[in-house]
Amino acid sequence: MSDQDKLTEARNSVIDAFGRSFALYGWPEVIGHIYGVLYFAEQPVGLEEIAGELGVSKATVSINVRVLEGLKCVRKVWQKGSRRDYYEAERNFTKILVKIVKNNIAKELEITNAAINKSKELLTQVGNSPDEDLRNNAKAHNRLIIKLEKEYKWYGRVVEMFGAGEKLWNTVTFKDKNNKDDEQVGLT
Amino acid sequence: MSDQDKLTEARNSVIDAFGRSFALYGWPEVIGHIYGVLYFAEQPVGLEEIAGELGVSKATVSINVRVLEGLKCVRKVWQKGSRRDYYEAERNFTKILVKIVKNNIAKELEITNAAINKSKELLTQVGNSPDEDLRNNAKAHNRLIIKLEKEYKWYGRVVEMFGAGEKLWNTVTFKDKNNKDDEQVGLT
DNA sequence: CAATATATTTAGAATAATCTAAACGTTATA
DNA sequence: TATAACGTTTAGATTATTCTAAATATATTG
Repeated sequence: MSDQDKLTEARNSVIDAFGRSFALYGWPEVIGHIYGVLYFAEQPVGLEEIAGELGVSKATVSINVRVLEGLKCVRKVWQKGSRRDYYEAERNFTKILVKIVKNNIAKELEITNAAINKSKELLTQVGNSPDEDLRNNAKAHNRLIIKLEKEYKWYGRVVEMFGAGEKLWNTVTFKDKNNKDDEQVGLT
Repeated sequence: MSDQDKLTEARNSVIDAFGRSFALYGWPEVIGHIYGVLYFAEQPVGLEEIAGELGVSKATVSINVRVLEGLKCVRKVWQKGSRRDYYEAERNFTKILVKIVKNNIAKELEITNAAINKSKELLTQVGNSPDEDLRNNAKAHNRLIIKLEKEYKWYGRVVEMFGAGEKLWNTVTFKDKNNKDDEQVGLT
């Protein structure tokens, strides 16, 4: 293997790792690959160039880079004198994680609260049923729904705290006697 | 719509919501549906019964209930006098979230650290190249890899802290003046 | 040991996601 | 206003995932 190939391989192995990391969260690997190209770029990169580096179509990059933008993993940056869209990576993983967790849980709460409200409405109606068994079933089910609602309320708050912690973490330095390289890298 | 249908609908709308919530994280909806059946069950439920309730094959339940077990969303419980496998839901979402985040990040670290180590090894080799440009490229890339390594170290620790927070959260009660239903539901 | 009751694996069909190439729309500039 | 340089959308091919039904494996009971 030539030295040039080794350099390429060093780069690609990490880009590949990003791909598999994103896949852990249900995203297509190419999203991680795009993020990888941007992670290693010293300057903001255009769509065409990303596509070229990865050997995928511009359409794929166009679509997926917007997903990355939505996840706050990359930012679009404007460059004077060019009409291209350029992108750069957000390299603070903690920031990304917090945003994604908060975002997902917000969606989760939205989905579930809608279902909970619908359920409560329906169960209230069944509460007036002439059939006693149905009324009792509705009552039992309603208890579970109320419990679920409370659980989600709690859950939402834990996530809020997780998000609030972000600010705290950016003031912290971890001490590790085994590693003198230790330092604060999470600062934005 | 009959009262019986309303009851069924109340139940199914939440089961459906669980399906869509799991889909947010890249899982098939049926996983959320299975979780939903177990969430609403007063007693542990067997595979056959879950399959029947949802109208899916037993194979699907068998495979996906093990995924849920891996995610610590459900537990297998033994029932005296039966040879069936019974399952019950973990209903503490915070617990589930912390486990999943920690688990995913552990995998992520494993994937990325392997790639980082491989890269460092390769770049060290390129560091001895007779070609000066290649040596310089390797050096520049190595700096980025070192930075990445530090970022992941930090990231891993933030997640550790998130996990440690679980214990703390179980001692907390949130105050909310707008809601007198408020109480500690996160306790296990 | 045979019969039964179970869970799991497998092969293949159905479905859904992803990618590409080409068409399209938009904006800037000559 | 025409052209060029983009990004985006669309239609369809490809690929991967998910599901089912049947076969298989495993353990339990009589």
